[in-house]
Amino acid sequence: MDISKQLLEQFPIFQSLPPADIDEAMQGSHVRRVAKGGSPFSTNSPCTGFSVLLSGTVRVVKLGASGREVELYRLQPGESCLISTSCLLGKANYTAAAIAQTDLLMFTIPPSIFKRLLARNEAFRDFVFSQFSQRLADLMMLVEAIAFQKLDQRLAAILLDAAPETRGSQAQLADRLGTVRDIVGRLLKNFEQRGLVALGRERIRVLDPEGLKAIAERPS
Amino acid sequence: MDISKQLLEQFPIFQSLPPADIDEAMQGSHVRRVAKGGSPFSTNSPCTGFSVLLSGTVRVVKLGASGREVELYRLQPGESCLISTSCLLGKANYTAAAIAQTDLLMFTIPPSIFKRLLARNEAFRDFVFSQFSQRLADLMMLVEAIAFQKLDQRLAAILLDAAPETRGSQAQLADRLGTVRDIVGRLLKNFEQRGLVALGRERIRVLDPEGLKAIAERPS
DNA sequence: TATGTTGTGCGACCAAAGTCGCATACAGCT
DNA sequence: AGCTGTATGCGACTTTGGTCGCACAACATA
Repeated sequence: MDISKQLLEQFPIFQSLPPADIDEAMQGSHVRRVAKGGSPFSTNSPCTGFSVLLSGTVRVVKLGASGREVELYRLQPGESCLISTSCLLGKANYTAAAIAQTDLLMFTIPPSIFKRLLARNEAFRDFVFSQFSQRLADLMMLVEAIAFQKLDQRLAAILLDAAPETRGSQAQLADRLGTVRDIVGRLLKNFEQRGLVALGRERIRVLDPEGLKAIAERPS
Repeated sequence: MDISKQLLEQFPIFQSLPPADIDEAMQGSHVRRVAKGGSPFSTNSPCTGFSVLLSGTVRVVKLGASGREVELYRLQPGESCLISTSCLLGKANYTAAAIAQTDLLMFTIPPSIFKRLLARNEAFRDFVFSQFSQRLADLMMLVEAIAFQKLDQRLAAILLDAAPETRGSQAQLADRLGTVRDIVGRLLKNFEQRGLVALGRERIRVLDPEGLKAIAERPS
């Protein structure tokens, strides 16, 4: 099959593995497709193995009461979802949900092979650790943002991140921020009146990046 | 020296290492004392190695503008601070601060030996991974708490956790929660009026655990 | 066209949290 | 006792975020 080639080409991690290890990683592993909106790691059937995202974007969110949610972090191609992995190793079982924001292509290595790779290959170990580090850093920054920043600052940061244009409903933005649509709408209206953005249906264009940046980085 | 004995007795992780690996861990490693209030991992001199806490408690906090702070998680004896470790492996550099809440005794393994142990010993790998998992879980729960719970709920949970008595100033509690003393004082006064706690100087006694639990777990 | 569904706009109102200023209480020290 | 630094109490005020209710616009489908 062509998958090993695709892996090799796209992801530096696998490039540094010796051929024998690559062959091993292929054995028993499989590629899965997940449709947009589906959940790549269902909470009730955990521990399917070590998964690497080949294409698409995964949102990892925490669900709260009354249908609210916060986005913990996002997974991009080449990254791994450690929520499922760490219940292979640590016995922690998380209650976070993963949601496919687009159609996904995932590559999954079964636990036994994962453990063997971990034992034998330093590059692979480094990759896994760096993924852990990245998630820790993401979450720390998120805590900081939620604890110390106002919603308008966080919203401005998101808009800048997706500049020059953000697509999606205001309700989706609210979910990322852990708030409700009303608030996002209110804040966006404020931004629009100040000439910072232009609003359309499922579409926000950034008109004044500097102005938004001033908001996002404002002290206090 | 007596340290290896102490390690063996107190910490299951080291019990499962073969003697050869224990000897190796001892080489080049050292024990450090850190006074209460000191910082076991200074932000400007990172990467001293892999550290395990032998005794004491470490608060890992995120500092925000205007002197505010939030507590990200706590380290207890037998746990490891991955903030310093993960910059050995991943290249992430965090901006979180570690503060010794009591006098500390720490055991530090230099990077080279840490990497070798990681390569050779599965039990050690599992330990390191479980630490990562634990921190991830801690942070996820924290995000959930900050995003969805009211301050009175989080405060009640902290008091219950330290039941039957919490020692320390209200300002310290405020730092744990990421708020200011005024708010904590107000909430505690409310609890006192409802007969849930008894307040004293640097001292809060829980009178009605069930009542507090009802607050901590209240929906919405 | 008719009919839902989904996204958005807005206004009024409420509650939680943060801010400010100052008064008071306690502990340690000289 | 008197001084000093820290911990606490308390009241008034502002801001932010959340809630509710409803109207309207865009899009899809029948």
